[in-house]
Amino acid sequence: MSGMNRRRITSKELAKLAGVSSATISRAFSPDSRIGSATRDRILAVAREHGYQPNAIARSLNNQRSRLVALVVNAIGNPCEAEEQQLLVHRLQARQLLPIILCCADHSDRLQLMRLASTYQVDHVVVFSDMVSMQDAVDIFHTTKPIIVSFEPLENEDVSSIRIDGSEAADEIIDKIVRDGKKRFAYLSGTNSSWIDKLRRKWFADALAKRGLSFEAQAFGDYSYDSGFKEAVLLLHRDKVDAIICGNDVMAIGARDAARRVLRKNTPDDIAIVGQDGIAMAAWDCNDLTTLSLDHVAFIDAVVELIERHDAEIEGPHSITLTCTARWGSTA
Amino acid sequence: MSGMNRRRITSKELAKLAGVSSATISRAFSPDSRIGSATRDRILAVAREHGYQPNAIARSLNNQRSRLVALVVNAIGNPCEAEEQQLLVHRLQARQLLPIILCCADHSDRLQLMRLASTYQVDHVVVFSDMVSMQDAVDIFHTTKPIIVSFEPLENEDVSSIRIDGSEAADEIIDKIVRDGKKRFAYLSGTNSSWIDKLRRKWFADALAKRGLSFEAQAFGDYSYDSGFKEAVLLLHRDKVDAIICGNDVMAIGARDAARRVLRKNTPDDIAIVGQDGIAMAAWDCNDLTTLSLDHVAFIDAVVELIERHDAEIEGPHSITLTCTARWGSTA
DNA sequence: ATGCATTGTGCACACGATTACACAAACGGT
DNA sequence: ACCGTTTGTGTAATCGTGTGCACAATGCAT
Repeated sequence: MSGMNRRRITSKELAKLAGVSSATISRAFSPDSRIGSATRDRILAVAREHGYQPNAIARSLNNQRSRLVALVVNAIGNPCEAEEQQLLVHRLQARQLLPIILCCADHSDRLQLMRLASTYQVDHVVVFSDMVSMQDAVDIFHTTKPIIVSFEPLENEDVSSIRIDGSEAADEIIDKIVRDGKKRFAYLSGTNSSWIDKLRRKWFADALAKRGLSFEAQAFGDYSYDSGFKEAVLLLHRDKVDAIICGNDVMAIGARDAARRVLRKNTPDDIAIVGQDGIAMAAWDCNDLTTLSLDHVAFIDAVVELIERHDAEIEGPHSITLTCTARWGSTA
Repeated sequence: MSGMNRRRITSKELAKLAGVSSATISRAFSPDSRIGSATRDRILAVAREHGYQPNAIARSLNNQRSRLVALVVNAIGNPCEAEEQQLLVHRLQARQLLPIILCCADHSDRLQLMRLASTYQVDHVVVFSDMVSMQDAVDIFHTTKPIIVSFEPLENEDVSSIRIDGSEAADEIIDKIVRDGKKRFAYLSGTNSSWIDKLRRKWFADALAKRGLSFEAQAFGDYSYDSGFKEAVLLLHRDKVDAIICGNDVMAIGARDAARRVLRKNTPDDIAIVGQDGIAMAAWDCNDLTTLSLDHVAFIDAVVELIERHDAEIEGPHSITLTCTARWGSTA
């Protein structure tokens, strides 16, 4: 009870204390097993008294079920993923699943990191990061079937995925900006060339093409405020663009600050700036960003749905498609 | 090799394939064990060919060492903790330790959550959250000697802790604001009453007291932008304060927006606003916040230092104290 | 050639739980 | 009173590794 005892008590020891066998201890902690209710109550009482809890590691070894979930993410701090991570972690915890975070940004060997996690026999893997190739994830977690969350078209693979479609919303946004008289568009990528970045850019490029336009310039940042600021200065000054589509909201805020501070230009009159993700911060009064937004709750609902299907051992790779919406602010 | 095989191969099976005993397989994967280098090379080759990796769950059971670390946090998305979480996760991964995240905000039963994690025999526990009582953490992880990140004085307990002292920096900041002529101070708390909030408030209250002043008003938010915005409107309008010390940076940004938008008052001339944490966002051009800042790198260095001492089984509870610094922006 | 230290490998048990099987006791229906 | 079913518990095997011990083989010094 008190914090005295260092060592954790085992089921066999508790068995001796309660005058039963260790099998009965185990049964006392398994909801639907044949055990007398009097015995169970007594065991639970003794267990509480001695601070006994079944060892999840040993249980996992026997069960072949660890109740661990690997979340492969770029970073924790970055708001664009953070809201989804937060939601998912809550949903997992409610199901008694524990998340193991794998941070891929700045990590020299992402593959080794994933291999390490895979040795822990995780039950599920959710890939948010665009810094790992899906094929690598599938190979490394090949025993874990359920792999997840992709923006890229994962053909013939035995993995479940969530596809995201923002083409319609991108079209709406481009429509508005073009009607406002903007003519020279730039795309500010989040990474040099990840599948998710390519896809997002394509949504807007298609919308432009439909109107006989295309991107006049393209820059590459790293999803950070600073890179948004720096690249926007170049785009505005050197390339004279009057509309910047950014790979995420944080860079868009940086770009807006650059326009305002360095070039003395204001949105949406002088230039248009568009973000992506629809993070909460984008709606703050000081930002008020126009952004291509994804419904985070629906997104995480989909992830949990896939996890549950997998748990229920419903066969075959599943796929869910979500569409983005335009969220209007004062920047475009 | 290819993604075909569903089941993971075991050491005994690999042993048969390599014509050795399973003990030798184990030794091939343990760096300093007596094994012929030829045998080891052959085994590693066969292992690679069949995609074998030792099962970390089984190893943990045998070793009494899981290489898992529980991180008890309020939330993932909130920037105030996120930067530290990010840093720590990287440092852990570099040591081949895997972090399990426990999100306490909005979770009905934090104790049960911690108990769940404790059954996984985590090697270390780091408590960032101020929503759990230290005593609870110590009790639940009594076998683990948690590394506590504590602002509160944890006396006589057998846990390592990191104390944070911001009194000096708070004094500097109050000094500047008072010299600027501000007279009516308010404190905007992050939570109703957590130990961390109490301590932070005390730093500023002491600085005020030293000058014969005290807080004219106090409000309670929830560390979010919206709560900062909403409470600031009340403080400025109802209580006519001209300086607001906020429990974190995000609320400070909300308060600044409220002052500017609703009350048409500007910082630092009309009112002074101070944040706490020193997150990156506070330095963005659009925010430029004056804030009581903690060196995140030094902070995480301290956490890792404690973890290492704990790993090296250096006895006794350790304690490290860090001091905050004032980071000046245009809001105070 | 003998004795001793070193190296490499296998056997068998431990880690802490779950669970199929066996079996005794209790129960209910005729 | 008898038999079949249900209920509760113990025994022992299992999950996949790590490791102490035993033992054979090799190397080295005398």
